[in-house]
Amino acid sequence: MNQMQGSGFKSRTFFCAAQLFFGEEIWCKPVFPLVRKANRNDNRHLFLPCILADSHKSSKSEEKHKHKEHKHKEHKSKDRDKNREKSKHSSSSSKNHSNSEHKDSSEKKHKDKEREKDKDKIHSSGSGSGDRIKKENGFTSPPRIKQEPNDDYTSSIKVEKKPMKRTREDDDVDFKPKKIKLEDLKKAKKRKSEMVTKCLIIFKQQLGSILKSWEGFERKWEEERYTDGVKWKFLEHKGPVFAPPYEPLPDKVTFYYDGKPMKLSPQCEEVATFFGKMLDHEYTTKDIFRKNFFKDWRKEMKPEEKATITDLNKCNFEEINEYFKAQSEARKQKSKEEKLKLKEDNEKLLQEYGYCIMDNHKERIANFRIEPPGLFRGRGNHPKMGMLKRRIRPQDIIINCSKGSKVPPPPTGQKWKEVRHDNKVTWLVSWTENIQGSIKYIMLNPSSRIKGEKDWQKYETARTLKKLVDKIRAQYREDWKSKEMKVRQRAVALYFIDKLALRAGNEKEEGETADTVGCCSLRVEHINLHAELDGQEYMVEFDFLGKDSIRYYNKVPVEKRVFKNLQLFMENKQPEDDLFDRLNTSILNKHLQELMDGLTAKVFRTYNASITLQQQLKELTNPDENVAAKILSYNRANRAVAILCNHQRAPPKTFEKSMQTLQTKIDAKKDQIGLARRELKGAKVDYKVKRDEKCRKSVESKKKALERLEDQLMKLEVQATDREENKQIALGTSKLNYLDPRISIAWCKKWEIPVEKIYNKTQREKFAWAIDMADEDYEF
DNA sequence: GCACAGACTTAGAAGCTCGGGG
DNA sequence: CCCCGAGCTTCTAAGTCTGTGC
Repeated sequence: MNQMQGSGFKSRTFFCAAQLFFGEEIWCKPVFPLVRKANRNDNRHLFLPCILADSHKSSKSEEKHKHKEHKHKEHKSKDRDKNREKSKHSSSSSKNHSNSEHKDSSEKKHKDKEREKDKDKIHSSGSGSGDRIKKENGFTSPPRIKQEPNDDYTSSIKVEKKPMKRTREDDDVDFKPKKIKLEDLKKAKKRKSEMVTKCLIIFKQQLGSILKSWEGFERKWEEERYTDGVKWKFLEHKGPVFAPPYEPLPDKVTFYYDGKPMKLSPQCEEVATFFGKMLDHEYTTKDIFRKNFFKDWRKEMKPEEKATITDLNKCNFEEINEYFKAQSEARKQKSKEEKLKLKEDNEKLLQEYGYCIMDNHKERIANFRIEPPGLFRGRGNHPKMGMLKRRIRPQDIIINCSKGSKVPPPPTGQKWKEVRHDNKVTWLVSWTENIQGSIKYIMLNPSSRIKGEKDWQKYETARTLKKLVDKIRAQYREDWKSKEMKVRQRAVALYFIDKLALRAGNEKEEGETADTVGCCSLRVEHINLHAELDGQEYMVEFDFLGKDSIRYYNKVPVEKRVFKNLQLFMENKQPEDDLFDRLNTSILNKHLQELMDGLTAKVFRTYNASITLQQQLKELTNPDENVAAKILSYNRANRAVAILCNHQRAPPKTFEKSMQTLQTKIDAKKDQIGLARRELKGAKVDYKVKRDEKCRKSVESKKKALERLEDQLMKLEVQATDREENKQIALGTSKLNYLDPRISIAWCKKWEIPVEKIYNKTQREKFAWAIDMADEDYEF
């Protein structure tokens, strides 16, 4: 029944439950209450963008449309003209729609004034677009029934009790068949009492597990959720781990300027090493990178250095590069003992700084190390690549912890920038980074209660969307006909977000980041309309750079109305103009918020990813196949989602090589098969001639050998296809962020696949909540 | 209603580890 | 035993979205 054996999870939950019951400290993962099941049936079909061989890099960094305002007016009047003819149709159908909406929505009073204002010039029945849908999932925090037993948690945290273990010697003594002396008797007695204690513990654990299944018991966890944005009541930690100080280069490593050796000041040298280390990277050949680096490097130079070093092209970092390569090689070559020592030191650091106490739980911290200084590596065509990321010092750091806790001491002789006690946020440490001026945080690991709960909540919102999605789709289809440009644009954008799982697309500050877009920020140049393409009507060809400058390329057939709308949106616009000039993410999300509590653009991505996985699993899993084949099906379902979400990766550097090795293996196998065939033929001839038992057996065995070889070949070929299909597709992101883990857990339980085959240790920790609550017939 | 700060999630790459095959 | 590569872990950039103040 339990699929989690070997994962260590089972015992952990038991431990947890027992402790809870017996009022001891809780130092383990949270247990979440069970949730009710969602209804079935979703008829959304798959839409898979085709992934191109290379991601391109946009070279454009032109100035954006300054005359938006002017254009708005132009478009508005045109829009009105165009719509005049359609108005009859539109108003009648929107009335229908309004009726149907009315039935379902229970709160009509929350009408938005703005919306009314927007629509003043038009139709009678505003189509009920903004009707608030009653909240259904109910995961706002319930009122706290019970007071936290110990709100002002003192820092006298009990460490896990030493296990009642004895040393090996004791045991050895006990097992010697000696005469029973008084001492032995004492020992035996002691052992007996320890056995009793052990039994008691086991009993406690089992009792805990029984209690765990009692729903009311589990609800205790819910009580821990706070209201009013409070995230915790107690928080104590050891502060961050700073990057190690700079170690100057040994004298034998020389930097050359214009062919002449030059000794650099430590400050200047450190920055030089950042560049030297990266010499093998493509970055260092890029003009922007070099320019930015050189500018920032010069700021770190002493006046004499600044006077001498005026041209980066005359700098020779070769020896620095060699030095670091040798260092990394030496690290690899270290002896077992040295490596073990290093590992232990690391572990010690982790034990000391890698955990914190948050509300009775010892929680793992995600990133307790401060980012070391270095050169900024933006993604894609980033205007700031190569800039110096400066070293973070204690006086840059803000510490967040609870009032009654032990504040982590800053390094001797130094001070924190600030110590605050803000329990409405989840971070422990923050600082401001110097490249974009944004704030960086130290937060908890995904396995923590605070992250797990949020994650669960995310999927619950997506499930709520599932219940309403038909209605929302009907609504945006209706809005394609709206007389208002704003509404039409919103409806078409939402259609793309829903159908193609595009991101919302916030506006970005120009020149600060790479030129990438999402749905709302698409520009005319990013789409191409084809009345007919590849034998299909009304095709839209997307080609743009999305998050992380990953190229999105897709040819999609759309409905005629969408097509016509796009033509309208593009009229009289320059390629660099916004496609949806009357829309931004704020407008869109405000609208979505009115349709469903908690609904934002990204919920569609979560919903569509999860529902796709569920459908694909149903479709692809063959009950008769073995575990390996089923896992292949799972991976295929996962891949379908990754394709939908456009999760790409650079083909692994070793890809070609490893493919080649595999191909060699395949070829060798084919040769073997050819040989085996010939041998079989020969044996058959022999048998025909001689007709004896020996020959018959020989034929049999040769036949078997051939079959085995053919089987092996097939497996290799499947492996090759699988690898080829995965060449540019990253499965991890969707697995970690978009797929409701309960779907996978349920699938595992249903087909008796060990969860470990689907989720590794870290993933199981992150999804502990789901492993705990999903049964085999869970429906997203 | 807009800009901006802040908080938090999502993302791919780089670095590291460990197990299987030669 | 060693080497290689897949898979795991770590790192931090780049998004989304909310709240606030003008």
